[in-house]
Amino acid sequence: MSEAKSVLAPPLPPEIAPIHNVPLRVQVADRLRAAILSGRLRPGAGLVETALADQMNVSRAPIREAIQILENDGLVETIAYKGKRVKPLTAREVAETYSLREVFEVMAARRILENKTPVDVLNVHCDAMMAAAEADDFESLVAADEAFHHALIHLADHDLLLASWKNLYLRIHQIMALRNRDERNLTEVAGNHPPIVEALASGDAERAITLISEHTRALAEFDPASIVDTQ
Amino acid sequence: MSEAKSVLAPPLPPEIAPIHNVPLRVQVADRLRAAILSGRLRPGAGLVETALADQMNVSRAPIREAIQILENDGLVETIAYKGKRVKPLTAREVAETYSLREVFEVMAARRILENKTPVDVLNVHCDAMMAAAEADDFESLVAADEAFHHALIHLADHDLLLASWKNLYLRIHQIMALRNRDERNLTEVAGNHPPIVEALASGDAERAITLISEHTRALAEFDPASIVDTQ
DNA sequence: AACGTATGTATTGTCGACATTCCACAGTCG
DNA sequence: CGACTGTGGAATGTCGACAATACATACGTT
Repeated sequence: MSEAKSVLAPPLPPEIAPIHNVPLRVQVADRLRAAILSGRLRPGAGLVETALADQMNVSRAPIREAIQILENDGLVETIAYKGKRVKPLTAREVAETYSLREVFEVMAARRILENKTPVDVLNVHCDAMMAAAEADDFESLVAADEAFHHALIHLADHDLLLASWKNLYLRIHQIMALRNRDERNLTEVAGNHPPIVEALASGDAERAITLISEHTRALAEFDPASIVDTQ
Repeated sequence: MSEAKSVLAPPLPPEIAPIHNVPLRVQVADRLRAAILSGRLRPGAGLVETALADQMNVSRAPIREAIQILENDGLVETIAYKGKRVKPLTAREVAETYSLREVFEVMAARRILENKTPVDVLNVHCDAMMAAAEADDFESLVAADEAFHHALIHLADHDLLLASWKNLYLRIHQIMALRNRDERNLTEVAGNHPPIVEALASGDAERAITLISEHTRALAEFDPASIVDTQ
């Protein structure tokens, strides 16, 4: 660790990326979050600090803080002196989540149109979705779909909106993992997106907003049966 | 503690109201939040756990959790191993906060109109604002204004929207406390609200939305000078 | 003087132990 | 039988101490 460190020294070291010290609470939170979003920890499941601390081989402090992080994400709720559990999902909450998502995405579209922001980058994700749909790859489709909508919000150039959307999308992730993969036509889902990009690119505000609203509302249809267990 | 406690026993004991045990972290968080929202703790001010623990005569644990609560409120930021401080406010963040508020309130108005929800209760807050304006009572006006908008969102019957709005309004509180009370005409501010109620009551969607947008945008005008100190 | 290295200080990160609270289940008295 | 009371377990709430980290500062070496 010595030579090339002068001012003009970006010869790109191979894989010596900056190393970050990740606090335990973050590692714990990431693991638990992944478990919740994947549906392996279902709504209503209890989270006991001491048990988790033993299982993960850390003390209770980072577990507590991790759970508090998840609480802020809206994924966990605490009942004082009683316990903590994965927040149960009601049909109402699911509906509210999707309706708020619709408002966020419409807001993003409005800003993109007002600023005449180029939307070419969205095509990349459209292509990825089409490819995933043709390959009948559900996971990839979901990933590409999230990437598309993330990019859409990002183009709106509104940090607070982006943060709010990310937080909201956590729950959407969870909902999608929980409901039986109703296997709607993947190609149809993927096909919904290119028109949105077209409308945005052509500056057709009304059409873009209509398409986004319809798209979001279509996704909101769900079967209440999959979200009942309150342990 | 014995006799009248049977089933039909609500003869209203004098002042033996239910007593709640408030965790220290909540007490600490409430105090710190109040200090931040009132502007006594300005953006950029450092929050040192040990110091606060000594001053408030509790251990560091509740202080840590309280600060994490404020972090979730978006009022505090943490830099690992360096320190925690009241989140600095940029002009951009202020603008984004108000623009998101506008979207929230417009969404609420839309839902109120769709559901044909009666909006009479809003008049109470309008009256309170007018009274405060005539008495030149700035504090009361601000309180009544918040009550009005809170009631407006509440009428939308959307828990998630309400929660998001409350979180957003925290920062608005802070912003209002920080900027020099530019002393716009109190009567004018108060007078902005009754037309909104009228438009909602008469079902005039376009007018209601326009009024709300204009109202929010008028409030968003601010002087960037008051939010610069980064410690 | 410039560079690299050690050290000191302030702060957060983590830990294990103890206190407090709630709930359920028995036990007891009428 | 019915209701109040006490006790025990399980969970979170709080505490004080120690570890790890980052930054600044001073120190030595070249």
